[in-house]
Amino acid sequence: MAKGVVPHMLHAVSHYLDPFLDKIEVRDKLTDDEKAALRALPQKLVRTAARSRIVEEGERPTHACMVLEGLVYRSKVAADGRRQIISFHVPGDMVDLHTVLFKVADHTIETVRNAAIVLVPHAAVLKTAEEVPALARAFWYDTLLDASIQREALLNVGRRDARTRTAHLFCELAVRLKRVGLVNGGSFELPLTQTDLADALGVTPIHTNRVLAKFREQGLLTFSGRSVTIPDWKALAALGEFDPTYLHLEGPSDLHL
Amino acid sequence: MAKGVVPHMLHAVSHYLDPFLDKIEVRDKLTDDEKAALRALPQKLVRTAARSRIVEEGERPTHACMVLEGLVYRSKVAADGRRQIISFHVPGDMVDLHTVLFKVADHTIETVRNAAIVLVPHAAVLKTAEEVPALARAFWYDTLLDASIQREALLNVGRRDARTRTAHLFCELAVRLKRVGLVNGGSFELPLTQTDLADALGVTPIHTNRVLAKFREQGLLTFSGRSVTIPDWKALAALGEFDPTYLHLEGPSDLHL
DNA sequence: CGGTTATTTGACTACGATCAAAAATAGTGG
DNA sequence: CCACTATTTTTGATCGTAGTCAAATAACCG
Repeated sequence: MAKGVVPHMLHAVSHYLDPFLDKIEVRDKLTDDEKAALRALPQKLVRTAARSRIVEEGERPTHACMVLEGLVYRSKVAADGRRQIISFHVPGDMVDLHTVLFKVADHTIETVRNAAIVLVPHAAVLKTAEEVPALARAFWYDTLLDASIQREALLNVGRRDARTRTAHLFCELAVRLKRVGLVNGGSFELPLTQTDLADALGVTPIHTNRVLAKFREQGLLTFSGRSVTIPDWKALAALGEFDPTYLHLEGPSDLHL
Repeated sequence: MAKGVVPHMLHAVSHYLDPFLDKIEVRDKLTDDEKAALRALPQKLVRTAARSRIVEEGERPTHACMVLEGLVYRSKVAADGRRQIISFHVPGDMVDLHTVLFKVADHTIETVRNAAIVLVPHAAVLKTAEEVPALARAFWYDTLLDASIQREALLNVGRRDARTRTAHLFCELAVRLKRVGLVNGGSFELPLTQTDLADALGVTPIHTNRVLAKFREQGLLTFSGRSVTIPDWKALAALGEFDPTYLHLEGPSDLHL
């Protein structure tokens, strides 16, 4: 550490994992020792360009990672090259905790645009999980939540029509972004292309375009640049059959943005 | 325990969780103490009728559970009543470890026909996870594997056509059933209706029927009663784009049944 | 400003859905 | 064990959501 760095700064840079901590503490208060153990994890901040591959299917990663800034998604690819986006990840999400226990990554993780990712060595995660049960539980919880979100996505793609699916996805993203303070009065930045959305929804980009055009026409969504606005939350949530139970939000969850 | 029960019998009935233990030990050897801790969990065996609901969406279960015998599935239901089966579970699977950390169940768990389910109180699972890190890791691993299987299901439903999806599902079930000794020379019992399959595949039962009829005609699958045979594993796996990486099998995995 | 990427529109196609009903199978009770 | 009932499977005909192919327009970026 360079001489002359003030304690305040030092404090700030060594707590990259605080967004994850905040997420934990919504449901489970941690003791000071437990918090200290999380913060003591060796961690490395990586700033990425847009469309950077953090983890690639088939790889054997050595680090777990958290999203600090930006939007990230997991995806898998079918034999003919068609991509399915499994889930999106917002700041505070431990986007790769899976490879801590799996030797080989079963999916790819990429950033949508430039992002900040915190890397923690697998060995350190495992050691801390062994030594601090509350953190083991926190890691476990985060991956269970991922699984729940994936189940809802499967219901969405398997059993809802394109309009409903699309509305549902926007509702989910809005709620999750709001939780981390990235929604202002019903608006949020969403740097996804229509092809990204299509790949998450299991439809073609052409069809996605038509669905979105209709939404705009009907005042269900408004776009300007990379920013999306939901003018009428209740209408969109109703159309998307959006029930946030699967997000296992605890504490006061004011849904209407 | 009734007087006169011989030690051998006593031994047998108190180890309902051994199928889970076997699953763990394929990848992670446990010490005798760790095994003892798992076996020491308070456990209750429940025998169910066909189509019994073990956990219902919205409920607050008090016990975790493992499949000991039979076939079990998770499902969610869309607003119009259409059901999506998320995943199937075979003996040795900890089918409900989710509600240990989630207060409210986000999906329903049902048996296909009569089954044997082992129940373990949430509190005991949590306590053991805290005290025995190797078991915490084993529980975590099992839910991570669930998540991986769900990701593949999402790719399947979102990005593969009905024939490919169907072939893939049969391949997965064959591999998972084989792991627990329920496949004999390419044949296994599969008491699912075509409606069940359709709900897992995100298609209608009518279409499932047509796909299966074609498979039979082409010699890709053979049915007799509730038993299915895969006469040509390589052909079915190729059609289903089946790559078992996502099952994170370790040790010798002889795929061709 | 020029090249690339993303969005939009149009025409046509097809996979799988829907509606309807018959045939087969499995369960159930007498 | 057989008749009766319910469920499941099968078949046929028609429909529609979303896919495909193609190309123009618009937005973005260096």
